[in-house]
Amino acid sequence: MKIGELSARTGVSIRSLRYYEQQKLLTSVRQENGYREYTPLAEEQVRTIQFYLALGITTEQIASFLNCVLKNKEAFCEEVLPIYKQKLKEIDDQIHLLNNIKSNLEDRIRSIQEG
Amino acid sequence: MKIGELSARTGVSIRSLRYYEQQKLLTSVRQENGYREYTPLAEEQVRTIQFYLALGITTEQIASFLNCVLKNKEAFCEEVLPIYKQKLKEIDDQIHLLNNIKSNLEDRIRSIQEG
DNA sequence: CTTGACCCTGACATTAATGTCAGGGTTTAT
DNA sequence: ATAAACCCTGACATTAATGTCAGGGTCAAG
Repeated sequence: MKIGELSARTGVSIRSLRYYEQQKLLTSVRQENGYREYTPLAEEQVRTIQFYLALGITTEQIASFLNCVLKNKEAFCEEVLPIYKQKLKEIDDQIHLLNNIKSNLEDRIRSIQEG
Repeated sequence: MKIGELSARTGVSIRSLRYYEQQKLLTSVRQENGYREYTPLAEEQVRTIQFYLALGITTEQIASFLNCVLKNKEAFCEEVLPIYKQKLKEIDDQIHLLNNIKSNLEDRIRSIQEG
């Protein structure tokens, strides 16, 4: 299929599909006219990429394990676990930071409304 | 005092102090040689700016109420409360989003470690 | 009078994925 | 054969505060 169809099937913009290819997350073969041609498997692959992006995993990290998880179950890809754990730590840190700010804001709102 | 001293006293970089001035958070008078001259009050003012920035308030929002809070108590500045509440909502949303991602990551880590 | 420590402005870089535009080919249907 | 709907590459923009550099004045101490 061509890029427009892949975009329509996945809901991912053409711009992003080209970007994923540049980041080596997605491959295509070129037709004689230069158009990208995708296999039907590309659709599932794009959904997988979107799934990891939604977890906050960067394209660079995804590239490091995508080939493996597309062939095996996630659990067989040793690259995945450390990345998940690192991401989890980043998110935990971020949540703590936001909770601190939240408490601070709530205090100030309360003190304004009382004063 | 000159900008280097204000920077040393507050721990805020010279670059940032100039930026605050450009964003109309901070004022200075120019000496004949073009150097910025700050009053002693600037030190407290810079600390106040840093405090709001640490709450995630943007310079543009700070500019909208800084003059008021420097003269009055925060509670007298009606501009402050809606900004606090808006920021609180943004932070709440962000925390929820991060908690969702966190649960998702934890699930996947667990399933890898079990599998 | 020279050196080092200040100060100035203006500009570019930073992050990461995506939007958007320009300029230009290709295909398909009429 | 022409118009509409595709496709291509390359480039700039987006956010917000800060870092950093270039090129150039100013001041103070020796």
